[in-house]
Amino acid sequence: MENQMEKIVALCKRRGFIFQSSEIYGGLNGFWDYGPLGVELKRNVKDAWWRDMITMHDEFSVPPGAPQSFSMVGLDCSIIMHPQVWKCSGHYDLFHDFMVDCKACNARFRVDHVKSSECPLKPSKHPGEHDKCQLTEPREFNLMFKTTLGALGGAEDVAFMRPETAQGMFVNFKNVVDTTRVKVPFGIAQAGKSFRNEITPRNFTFRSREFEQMEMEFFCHPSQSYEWYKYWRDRRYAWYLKLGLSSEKLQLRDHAKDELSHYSVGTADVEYAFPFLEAGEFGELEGIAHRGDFDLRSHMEGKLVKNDAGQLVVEQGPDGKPRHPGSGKDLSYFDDQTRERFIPHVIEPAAGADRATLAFICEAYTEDRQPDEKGELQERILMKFHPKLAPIKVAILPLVKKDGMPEVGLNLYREFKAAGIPAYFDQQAAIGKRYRRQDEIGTPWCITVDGQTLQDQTVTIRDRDSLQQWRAPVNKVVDEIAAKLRG
RNA sequence: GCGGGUGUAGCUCAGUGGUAGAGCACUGGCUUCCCAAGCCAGUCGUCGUGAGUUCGAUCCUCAUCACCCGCUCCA
Repeated sequence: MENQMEKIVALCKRRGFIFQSSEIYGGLNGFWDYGPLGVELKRNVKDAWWRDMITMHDEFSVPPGAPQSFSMVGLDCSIIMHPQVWKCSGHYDLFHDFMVDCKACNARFRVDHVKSSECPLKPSKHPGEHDKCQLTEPREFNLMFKTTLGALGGAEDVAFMRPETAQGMFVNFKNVVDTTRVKVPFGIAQAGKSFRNEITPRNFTFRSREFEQMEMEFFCHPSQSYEWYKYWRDRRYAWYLKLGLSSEKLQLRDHAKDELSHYSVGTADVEYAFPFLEAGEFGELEGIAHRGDFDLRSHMEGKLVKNDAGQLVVEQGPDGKPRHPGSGKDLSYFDDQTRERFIPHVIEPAAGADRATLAFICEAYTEDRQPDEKGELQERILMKFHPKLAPIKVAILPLVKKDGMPEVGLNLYREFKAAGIPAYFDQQAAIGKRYRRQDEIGTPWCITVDGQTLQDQTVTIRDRDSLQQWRAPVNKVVDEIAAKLRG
């Protein structure tokens, strides 16, 4: 299966889907660039998500499986936010670990966990207590990217590149409620770049240090939150299936209780069996988390921790004051129908745009055997993208470069462009070779102008996966393809 | 971060201590009425990067970067 992944990576490079960042300088670990086809594919993934979340959402009807109708609005917040955001969210403390390595047993321990860890050489002792232990000096691990505000900025002006987009939606909760007339329940959706200093970037774009997220925060009444959690969990899983991931490779996995984050009441992952994983293993595409009122309360009161009784309370510093004070703003919600004031609970479906894109690439990659012009079976590589995701929807190919066929084809190409449908015109090389080129970049349909076109104004449409062809009037094909893309 | 492997044309790879080659691809032309076709012509390389040894390094040595595999990590 490693071989399979190598072929996929090679195709991504060869056809301009994904390049290594800064390749001419030797590359940069954990960073990737999307080429001309890759940018279209990833945009289509993000568009499909945005349309599903925002554009197509009907706030006056009750979607199947939903407890009631609801509103959805979008947001695009800055990547760099007030440093206090990350202190209250818990990222600052969680992402700033001091670690020691033991050179004797190649193990790494958090400094504050050494006394509770077992030495791999002798489990009855702690790391550093065994004769053979060779612990390094504590080293700081900054999992958040640091940057500096202002040209002369010093230590006082440290800021962070966001490690998730979610906080922008919590911080803007009050702005949205005050300015848009939305009522709970409603969701705020945002897609954008996030940054994490992953210790081990690996597996192509799966674990990158700069990546794009598609996140939504759904605010609801505490009494309804579990229903909404189940609704979004099922709906998000179905979204991937609808866009072509196979049910054998996609799973919805509920987290075990001990796996839940400290604030989470329930979490499920949408996971995909990537080719770089062992058989039976799955990689996370999206996490759907029930976050309770943790986030809004954190930004009101300050960073929260769980006390011995299991309740979330503001973490105290040595001086007895909040360790990381919140904004002090009231982020509660007043329901003017029930006259009830409450802090909404949050359901968060958080997806990786690059991971989803990679899953669609892996799923699409197909090798089959098709007869050549002599009838002998030849290997064919094709990308079976869902038409909604395919970077190029249709290729227009004059069968031969004469008798007016290129002119008819070029006119058709321009009609597709005018209709906003990504199209490609190719009159070079033999027809079979051009079909294969399109197969390899996942173009769902090829339209061929042939001798008959000049007689009766019909062209052939060829299906990528089945290789079947049928004729359609040249003045109807744009509509026909447009209809297929809608359907 | 540790251990192992890899790095030569766009791709797949060959090769040698004396400054590089094949197939495919690509470009142009001719031919070609449906699935990687034929003929002709043509383009393409800081041999990952840097340093050392040497009269001379793509080849030997060291360092470094990137990718792959295993371990570790994964809020």
